[in-house]
Amino acid sequence: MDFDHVMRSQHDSPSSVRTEEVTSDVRKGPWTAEEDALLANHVKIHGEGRWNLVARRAGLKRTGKSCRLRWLNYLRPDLRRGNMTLEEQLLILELHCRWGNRWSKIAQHLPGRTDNEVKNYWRTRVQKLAKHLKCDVNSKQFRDTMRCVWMPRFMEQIRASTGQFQASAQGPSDRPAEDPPRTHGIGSGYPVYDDHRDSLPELSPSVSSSDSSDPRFSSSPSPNQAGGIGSECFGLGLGDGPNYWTGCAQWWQPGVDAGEQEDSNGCLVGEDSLESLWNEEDAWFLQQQLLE
DNA sequence: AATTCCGCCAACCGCAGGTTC
DNA sequence: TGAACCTGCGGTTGGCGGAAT
Repeated sequence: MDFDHVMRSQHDSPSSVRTEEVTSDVRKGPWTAEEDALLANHVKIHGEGRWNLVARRAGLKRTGKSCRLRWLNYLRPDLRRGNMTLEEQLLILELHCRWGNRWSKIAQHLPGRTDNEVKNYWRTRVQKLAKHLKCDVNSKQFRDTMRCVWMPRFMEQIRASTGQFQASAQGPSDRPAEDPPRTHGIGSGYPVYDDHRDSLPELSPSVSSSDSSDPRFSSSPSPNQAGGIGSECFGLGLGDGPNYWTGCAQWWQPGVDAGEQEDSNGCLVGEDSLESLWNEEDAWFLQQQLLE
């Protein structure tokens, strides 16, 4: 029997339900350590969901909404902390190209990251760069610059840092039989998408992992290459759903500092960032785009 | 040393869609 | 069937800390 059902059958009644925000002394603002402990303890025992009930039963003078947000964005044990890794930044760029401001959907592909984090990253980093380049973050020019300039640079840096891209590009037959499906990684244990395609529209016409010349690993595409600027230069072959991230269960261990974690596992720390990839070439690229 | 500016991020708000009664 | 309520999402804001002046 699930928590929802238990809570409903045991505690709900027409008079006890629907009392959200009836109490006038609803607390707002930063959470205290005591509140965190109350919420975490309650969720640990009873599970997630029914947040209004959680708020009341845990003795919190918070709205259910507030409790849910605090849990999802801060207290969840599987949350990651620290800077975005190169892989994560690359993934955000790619997924945003595909889905736009669907933060929660994008966050689903970044284990341990929240939609709030992804959204904040986008607003503080990516939009800042768009401002630098004096163009709209949603403009075609900016998106093309992301796809055709920054993303190849990210890939190049990832490749340079790990030297494992080639291994990742190997066909399925090169994978050990016990490999979790669809999760061969850029860095050790970090998943990369392959041919298990979802029902989403593709960025590129066809990308198959069995293709040893997988275009997703090609870097620095020239404006004249097939597809060209303005077309979908990159198809990472993104999948949909948690299956793609099973490698991360091994890669990420809760309770360990993110930086240490990544270092010890050979994964990239977030020292390299979008900002570090920006240079005057991008302004030139944009200018060329506008001239076309 | 004091003040101002700016970036980051936690938290709130409003809305939409789903669920319950 | 419709009102009340719940949940989740995306946009926005306010506070804090560090950098710049």
